[in-house]
Amino acid sequence: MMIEIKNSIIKSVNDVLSALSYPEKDYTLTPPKKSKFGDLSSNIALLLAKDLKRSPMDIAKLIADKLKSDFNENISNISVTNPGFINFKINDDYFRSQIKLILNSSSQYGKGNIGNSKTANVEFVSANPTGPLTVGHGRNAILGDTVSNILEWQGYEVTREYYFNNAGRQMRILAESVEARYFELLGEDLNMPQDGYQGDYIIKIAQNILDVEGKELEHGTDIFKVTAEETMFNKIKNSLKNLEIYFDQFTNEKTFYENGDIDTFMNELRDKDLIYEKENATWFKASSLGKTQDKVYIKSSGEPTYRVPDTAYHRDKIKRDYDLIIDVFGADHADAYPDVIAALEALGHNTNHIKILIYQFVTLLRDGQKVKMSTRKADFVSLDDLIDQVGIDVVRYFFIMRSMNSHLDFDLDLASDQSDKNPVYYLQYAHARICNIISRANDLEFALDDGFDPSYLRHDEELNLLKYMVRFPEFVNIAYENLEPQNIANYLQELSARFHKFYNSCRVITDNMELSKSRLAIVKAAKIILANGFNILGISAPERM
RNA sequence: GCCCUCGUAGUUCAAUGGAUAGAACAAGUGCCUCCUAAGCAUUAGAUGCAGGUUCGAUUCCUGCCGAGGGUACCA
Repeated sequence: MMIEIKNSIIKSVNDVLSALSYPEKDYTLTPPKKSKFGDLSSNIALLLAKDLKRSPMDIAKLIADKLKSDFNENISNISVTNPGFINFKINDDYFRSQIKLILNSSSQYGKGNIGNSKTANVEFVSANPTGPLTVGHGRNAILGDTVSNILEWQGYEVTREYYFNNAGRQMRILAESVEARYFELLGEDLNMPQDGYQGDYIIKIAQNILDVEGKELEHGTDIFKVTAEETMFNKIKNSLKNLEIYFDQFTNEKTFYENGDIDTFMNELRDKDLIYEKENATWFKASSLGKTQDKVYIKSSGEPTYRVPDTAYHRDKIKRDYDLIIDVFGADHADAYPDVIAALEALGHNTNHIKILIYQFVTLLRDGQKVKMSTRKADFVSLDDLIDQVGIDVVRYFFIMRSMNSHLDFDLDLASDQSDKNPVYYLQYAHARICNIISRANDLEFALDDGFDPSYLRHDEELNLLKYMVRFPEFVNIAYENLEPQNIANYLQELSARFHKFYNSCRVITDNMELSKSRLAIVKAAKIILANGFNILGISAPERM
């Protein structure tokens, strides 16, 4: 692995530094952007220049000379370039030797072991079942699922969890909206609650209740709420299924009222003098924990705010003893979680293993105008419609190729137009091309079984492809450390570009049997990496397009 | 007002504090007797403004301008 060479160079550099009595620095050793600077490059001399009061170039040359006297067998050249970088060129044979490793590791290539025998909980989507999932929820769903995949690639056992509020105001209004439609269907005047849900799907639920239960239902019966929740949840689960997202656990806030966790939690905060009454409401004294303002915990209406069950829920997750707890929230929740964390810490819980991922909103454009999405006003674009229009791979890739921090624009009018040009096809096409080559080779009875000689791979484009292939584990790890899926999307984009270039200048199936076998090996290895990357991103690896 | 995120090419987005800021779409020009042209090659085009830290800033800090989100009883 690349990491071994890196470590051996770092050790050599450190030996030289101590031999010269140079101070320790937190220097880098990374692949430079331009291949002419070699395969690994260090800034150590630049960092030492000030302390040593010498020019970085002089220092770099001195260190490079010392390093050359103790040559690592995998290093073919060490050079110094302005303004003072030390560049290492790795033997091509080293890269060539990696093909066999990739072929042998196959679907395991790129996996890490950081999460071995560890557990993680990823909470995402968590939309209340008051309406269909929207395009906005799509970003959350795909981000959460992909982050889960990334953790699984590091060995974590991941629980994908969906948390929803079914005891609060929103669900009450949903039930009232359905009830209003039910009695409207029976000929009464429409009596929508204030802030009622306007969507047509409410009427369908009411009609369904009418068909099943008849017209004798009384005002205020539970059936409206129960049926509405169940209907919406089935719809949501179906939308998620369309994206191939499956949850291990659904948790609702009612649980924590019923099992007494919320009472316990409130009492403990009260004991710590963090709860007080004011203006008919019950307050959490967040200000005494360093927050800017206190928060309402129980409204004057008697209903708790979402913070209360949310905090009890997070406490429950902590008690379930995960090594890592991740929440995926939209930017509108950015202000809420610090209070939850503060309350948990006040109760003596360690929260260092809780990571909150905040993603920015998707701005939808229709006819060049921004569309303000509102489930309540039924002004939204459903995730299902989008998937129908462009397909799962395009939707997943679209949301993953951008950083969660970017406020991205999504032009609905261009969505299907752009779907033909979506970059995901560029990646998948590389995979399909390889599959085609392999099937051609099989027809011609090329066999890899009797081995191949990697030294035939001498073309610039072969090495260019190969050198990037071996960096796959590195990028999988970067994506894990940042919890940023787009690192992998970017990698696959560049890998595909290098493959397509290779494809254009190197024929795999030729008259030269030995060369062909070697090239067949490298494209099979490339196919493995593409497929593994697609696997993490949750997109398909088509054999033909 | 205050807090969070963002501002990069005509457009949508990339870029662990590094070397000549990358793609895609849109625009221009080439390449299919040859494993799929959903491709390759090639031209043009960008870091909001003003300071600061640093050998080096798209990246870190301050101010301003602009966008999105939040802001004590929606979640």
